[in-house]
Amino acid sequence: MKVSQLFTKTSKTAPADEVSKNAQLLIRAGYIHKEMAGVYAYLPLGKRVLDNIANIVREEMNAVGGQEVQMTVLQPKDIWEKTDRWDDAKVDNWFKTKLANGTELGVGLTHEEPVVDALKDFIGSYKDYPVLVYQIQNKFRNELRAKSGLLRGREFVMKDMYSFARSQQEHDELYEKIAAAYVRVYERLGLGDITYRTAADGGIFTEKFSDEFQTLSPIGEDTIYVDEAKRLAVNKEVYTDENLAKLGLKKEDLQEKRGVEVGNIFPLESKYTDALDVHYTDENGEAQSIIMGCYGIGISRLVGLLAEHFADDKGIVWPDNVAPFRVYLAQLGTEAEVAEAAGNLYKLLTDRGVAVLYDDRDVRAGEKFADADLLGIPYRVVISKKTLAANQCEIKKRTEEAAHMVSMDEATKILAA
RNA sequence: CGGGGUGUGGCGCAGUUGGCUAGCGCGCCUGGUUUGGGACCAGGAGGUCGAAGGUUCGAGUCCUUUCACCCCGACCA
Repeated sequence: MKVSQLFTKTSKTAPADEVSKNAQLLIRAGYIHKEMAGVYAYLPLGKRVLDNIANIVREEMNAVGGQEVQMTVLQPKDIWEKTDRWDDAKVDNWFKTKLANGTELGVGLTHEEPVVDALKDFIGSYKDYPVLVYQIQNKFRNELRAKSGLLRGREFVMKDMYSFARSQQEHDELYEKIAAAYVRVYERLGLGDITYRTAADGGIFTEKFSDEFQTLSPIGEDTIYVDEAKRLAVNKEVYTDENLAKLGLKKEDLQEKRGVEVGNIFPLESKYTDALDVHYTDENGEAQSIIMGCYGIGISRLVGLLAEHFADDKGIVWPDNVAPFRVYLAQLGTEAEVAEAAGNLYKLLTDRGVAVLYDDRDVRAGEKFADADLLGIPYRVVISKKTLAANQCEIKKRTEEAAHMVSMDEATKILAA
């Protein structure tokens, strides 16, 4: 991609109506556009980051046997009435709408009911189990107050997975397998060290805990108590002596921290499947309850968290595997030889599958460097008269101060690695 | 939903106790000089002041209503 063709531009100033650092950085750099409170559009660069994160999640969900589907945003009222979740008194952040004939519809905020409805024809036999399906889709929640940029929106991108098991034991095994996949996701995103599996309220439908994945951050909305040695934490909402005993945690080992909920997994038991009257038939021909679990990861929330967490005074510092481009190739000067050398390296790297953002604009060096920094591209490569005099180019990592002069071959080797 | 705050060209802001054709910086367009950390000079386009109503000879400035946005809190399957 050439910068001259990228329709977004960077800005020196952040809009006054955004206070949160993640939104300020992402808007200044042209990754996102705020449409209204809690609702953001993803522009080309932002879309690439969103997709990169989604793909990491997708790979890990596939690796544990998840099958990707795409369910509907529009929801019929009746299935939600069966589980007693249609009533605004029960779930108050529904967006609802109507068909022309007056029929009420819900706008998807989660998909337990629809996924059971969609799968019920296929999971009637014990031979069909276990089943793991997931989707990556926009969710809509009528939050009373959207805030913190991408961290709490009314429309957001979420990966939600649902598991179906024949027994509690089968469910528990799946649940732990998926929890391990979550750990891998956060490790791959560079958040492994500061993300803790956290016991939290299981919801009104179960005695059990749910497990949140909380990333330590001063911008976190949740208060959690962390046992660093065990790499476990407990959410303040369930922080009682009785619960600590259940969890095998000791008060003196816990430290109070702020966390951003980057994932949440719930044991649902047979609450939804029973309510929707969906069962499986066992070896003896008898109907049995289906044990369900659900597993969420806020993809767009991660975009915001990563942008805010990996940043310095110059801008964003994306981890390599989520950055929209791997290389920011800055051509300094418009001389034919410089343009040709830069163009050649751009083509060479692009042909090798390296994502390069080629700054071919006729603007000053400082502006290109500032943009490279603000955008947070992992590698910056400079080609100018100066570097060409030595038949070289300059390469610098976003995370480092110093640049190095290397041959074109050497640069290609590093960047295509 | 309770409390607090803010709406003036694309963005950031200034507009005295109401008073002349509503300013400044950035960005944008044209020309020129520049060219390794967001250059400089000259010229130019662009706003009816969130919206509606009212008071007044006169409203960006005052009043009423309303919408939107931000922050704190509550809420968050």
